[in-house]
Amino acid sequence: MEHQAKYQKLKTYYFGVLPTLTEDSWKIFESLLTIRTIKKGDYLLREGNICNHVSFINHGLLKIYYEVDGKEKILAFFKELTYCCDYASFLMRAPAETAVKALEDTEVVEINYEGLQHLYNLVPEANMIGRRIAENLFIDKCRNSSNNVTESVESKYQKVVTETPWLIQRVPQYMIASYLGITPEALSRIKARSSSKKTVVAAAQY
Amino acid sequence: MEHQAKYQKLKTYYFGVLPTLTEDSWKIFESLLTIRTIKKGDYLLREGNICNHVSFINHGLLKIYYEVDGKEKILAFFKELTYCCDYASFLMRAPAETAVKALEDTEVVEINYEGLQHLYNLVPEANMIGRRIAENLFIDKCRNSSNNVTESVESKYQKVVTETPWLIQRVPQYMIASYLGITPEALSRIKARSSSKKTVVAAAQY
DNA sequence: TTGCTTTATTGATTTGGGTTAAGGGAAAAC
DNA sequence: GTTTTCCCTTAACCCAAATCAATAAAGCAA
Repeated sequence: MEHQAKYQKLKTYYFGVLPTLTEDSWKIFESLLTIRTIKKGDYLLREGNICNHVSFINHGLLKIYYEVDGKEKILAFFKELTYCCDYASFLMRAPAETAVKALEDTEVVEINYEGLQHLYNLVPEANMIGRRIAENLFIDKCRNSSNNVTESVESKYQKVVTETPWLIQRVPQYMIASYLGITPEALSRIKARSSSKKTVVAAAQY
Repeated sequence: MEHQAKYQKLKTYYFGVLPTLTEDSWKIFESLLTIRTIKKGDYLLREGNICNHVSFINHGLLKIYYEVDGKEKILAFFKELTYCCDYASFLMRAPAETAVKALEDTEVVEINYEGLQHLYNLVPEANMIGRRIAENLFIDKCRNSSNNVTESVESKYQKVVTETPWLIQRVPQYMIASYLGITPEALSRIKARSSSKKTVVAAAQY
């Protein structure tokens, strides 16, 4: 079956995270999954719609962002082998304040809300999956807002460069700026500042 | 038994949130609970310690905050009948970057990490409790950071005044300022600005 | 009551990032 | 291969909030 291959990455992922899952519960899980492809520039989710799926990314790259006075405020990027969702909208069954757009041609494996509730009912251990998803999202969110509170913009940028170099490779700088909560001009200045600092330090070696 | 009364508020809370819980699973849950009191000014959790409990507040008021260059950055306040935890530290078993301190004499009902894992194993449905905790925390965190990204400081302050008036009653203004991410001086000026605006509007009535 | 400490306000100055505007380079489209 | 379009950079000016400093209230303790 072609589907088997399509779902393989997700299967590997979940058995990696939750080795106690049984093959049977996976079969049930699998039966609730669907594939979706999003072309670069298209939406996975539009602002105002209720987010109805949790999406595991087979390949591609997405951004989740607010639109405030016509300007994007990027909250996060999601790349292959991670899941992507406006989970707040999904859980509350409330219109999303965010939009999710593909930055590259993307393929996702999805489960919808009803499917997930069905899974929770059918396979009580699956609450563990939901728990883990929520816990991981929460931890990420904490890391993120901890960063925002405790670090300067400059050190946040340095962190992006060293911890997620793939981001620098794959998205234009003005999106990195938006992600850091500043304008492209400001990021440009910060880079100029820190590279001139480095030059001074290098010069001081002589 | 005295304990019964001590745990009554938590029991009411959880059966309110999760009406499908059985009385039996509550008994197991209850057996894992302990009571703790924290005097005003004392710590529930110190920075650098691993957060080892989820605490349900019977009565009192707590703040969770980062300490950055000797200054407090308050992340959240927790009052009676809510739970309080550095859940990121708790889940990851990692030293907390935050501290939690009592702003009033406080009494909490706690379950520790081992107890919760024990509960998950013994009562698989309890994963649902953990899921709900994580989901709710996540939703709160989303609301919060959505606010931070999309709203001005002034409207954030107005939101605090109208949505959580008890906060204004119970904590000094400089902590509200810290919570809003500004200095006490800045908040004072914002208040002055907006009250003079109101005066102008009122005067315009004549 | 008189101090002492804690909290709030107001003023002067500085600063980091926003805004606006202009120019340049690189990639994509034709 | 030329023209657009997109992206990045730099500069000048502006503004909101930080910082520094002084003062005023408001609680609280002796």
